[in-house]
Amino acid sequence: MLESLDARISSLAKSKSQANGHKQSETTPKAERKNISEAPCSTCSAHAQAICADLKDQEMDEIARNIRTRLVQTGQSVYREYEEAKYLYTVVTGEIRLANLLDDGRRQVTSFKTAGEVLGEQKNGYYQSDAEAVCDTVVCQIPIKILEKYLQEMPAMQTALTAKVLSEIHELRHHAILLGRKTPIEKIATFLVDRAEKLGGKDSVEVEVMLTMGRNDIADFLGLTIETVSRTITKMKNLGLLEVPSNHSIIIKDMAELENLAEGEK
Amino acid sequence: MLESLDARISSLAKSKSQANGHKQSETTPKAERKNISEAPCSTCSAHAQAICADLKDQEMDEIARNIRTRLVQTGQSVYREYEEAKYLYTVVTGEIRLANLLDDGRRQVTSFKTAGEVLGEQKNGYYQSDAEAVCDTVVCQIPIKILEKYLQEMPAMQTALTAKVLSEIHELRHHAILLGRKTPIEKIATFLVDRAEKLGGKDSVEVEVMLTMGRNDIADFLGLTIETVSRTITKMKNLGLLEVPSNHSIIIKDMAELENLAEGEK
DNA sequence: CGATTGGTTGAAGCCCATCAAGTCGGGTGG
DNA sequence: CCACCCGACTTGATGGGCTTCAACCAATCG
Repeated sequence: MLESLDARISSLAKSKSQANGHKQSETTPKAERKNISEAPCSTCSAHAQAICADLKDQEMDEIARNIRTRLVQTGQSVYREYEEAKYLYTVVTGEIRLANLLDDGRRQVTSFKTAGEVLGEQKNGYYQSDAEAVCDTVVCQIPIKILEKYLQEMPAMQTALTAKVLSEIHELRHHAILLGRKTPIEKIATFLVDRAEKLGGKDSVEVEVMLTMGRNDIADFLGLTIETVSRTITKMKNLGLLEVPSNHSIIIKDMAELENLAEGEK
Repeated sequence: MLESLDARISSLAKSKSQANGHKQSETTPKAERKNISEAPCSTCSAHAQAICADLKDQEMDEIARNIRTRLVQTGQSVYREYEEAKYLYTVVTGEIRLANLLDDGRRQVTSFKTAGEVLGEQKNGYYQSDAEAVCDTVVCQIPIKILEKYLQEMPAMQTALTAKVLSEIHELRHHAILLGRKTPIEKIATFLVDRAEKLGGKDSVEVEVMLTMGRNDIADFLGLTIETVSRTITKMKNLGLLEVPSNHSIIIKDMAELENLAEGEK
C-alpha cells in the first residue's frame, strides 16, 4: 500500500521535472525556478505571507539551500492521504484544495490554500488528506526533518508556523458551523465573503471574486450538490446581489447584504 | 464586552472555590485539589495522556508551581468565544464541549474533550469557541505566558503539544466529512464508533459507550435535529445494532457492521 | 464542425426539519 | 408513599427543500 504510494510520488516527481523542463508557460512564470541559486527566496512573490517572512538574511540563506519549488499542474496532486509525510509545503502561486474521500466516492473539500499558506499536516507520520492543484500552482517544499531543526533555531519561524496552525484550526471550526448549520444560500454567501476578505477587498461595496476552482469543488467544499450551488448563485444574481461575468469570476454588488446573509441574519 | 467577560470569569473562579470548599462530592473526587502542594501532578489521573506525560520529575515540579485545577459544574463555561485567551486547559476528569453560535441561536458543537485533551485555542489572542462542561468536570489550567516559556525549555512538552494540535486538526477534518457528506445513520454510527475507539474498546464485538452529553449536544455535534438523532438511534436499535439501557449509555451489539455503516459502505 | 467538458435549468421524489403530542424517569413536597 | 411536575427523550404527521435524474446550453478543442 504505502510502497505503491511511494512509487506514485516518485513518478510524480519525474513528471514534474519534465513539466519544468519542457515548457516555459506564461501562466506559471516561476515554474522554471527549481532551486534557489537561480532566484533568491527574498524575491519570492509569497515571501511576505509565508512562515519565512520575518527571518534574517542569514537565516534565509540557510533555508534557501534546502528548499525546492515544484510546479503542480491543474488536477495533479501534491500528495495523497496516507502517503508518508516528508515535506511541508507553502503555496507560492496558484491554489491547492485539500480533500478527503469516502469509500463510495463522496468527497469533502476541507480547505483551499493560496499564496503563503502552508499544507502538509500529518497524523502519525502520514498526510491527512489529498492535496491537489485547483489550477496550475507552484509550491515550495521543505523536508520535515530539516524544518524541525530550523524551528528550534529560528524562533520567528516557530511563531509564524504556530500562527498558521492556529489559523487553520480556526478556519476548520468556522467551516464546521457552515457545514453543520447553514443553509445553501448562507453557505454560498459565506464562501464569497470569506474569499473577498482573503483578497483584502471586503471594505468596498463592490468586489470581484476570482474563482480558480470549478462548481464541483465549490459544491464539495460547501457540502452541497453542484446543482444547488448553481441554482443558489443564479438566485442571488436575480436578487441583484451578484454579477457573474464568467464561470471563474463573481462580482459582489452588495457586500453588506451578503455579509448579513452569511451570518444568517434574516 | 471583554470587561464583562472578565467579570464573569472571576465570578466563576469564586463559585469554584466555594464548590471546592463546601462539598466533597463523590462524583468529582479530585475537585478539592486546588493546588499542587496538596496532591502532586504525578498522581493526576490524566497525567499519562496529558502534554506533561514525558517530562522529568524536576520539570514537573517546576510546572506544578504554576498550574491550578478548577471544578466546572455541568453547563458552566470554562471560557467563551471572543474572551481574552489567558490559559491553556487540560481536561482532568469529565467532559467539555466546544461550541460556536450563529446570531439566531443555531449552534455547532465542534468537539468533545475528555481526560488528557487540551483546549484553549486562540485566534489573535482570543478564544475561538465557547467551552462548556457537559458534566461535572475538572480542568487543569496553565497561563499561556508561562506555557510559552516552558515550551522553549522542555522539548518533550513542545512535541506533545504539537501532536495534540495535529490531532485536533485531523479530528476537525474527519468531522468535516461527516458534516458535509454523511447521512444521519452514518453520522450516528461514526459518532458511536469514534467514542468506542476513544475508550479503547473497538476490538471487542460488544462495547458499552457512555454518553455524558444529552441528545441536544449530539444533535448539534452531528449537524442534525434532536428528533433525527432519536429516530436514528431507535432505527439502529430495531436493526439489532444497538441496545439502549439508559439515556446515557448505548451498547454496541455489532461493531463490525457499525463500522461499515460509519464509512458509508452499503 | 462534431465531440467533450462544465454549467444551467427543469421535474419528481424522498428525506429531514418542523411542529405537535405523548412518554418516561427522577426529584420534590405534601 | 404517592401525586405531581419538570425536563429530556420519543414518536407522529406534515411540508418543503435539497438531491437525484435528465435534458439542455455554452465554450473549448481536436
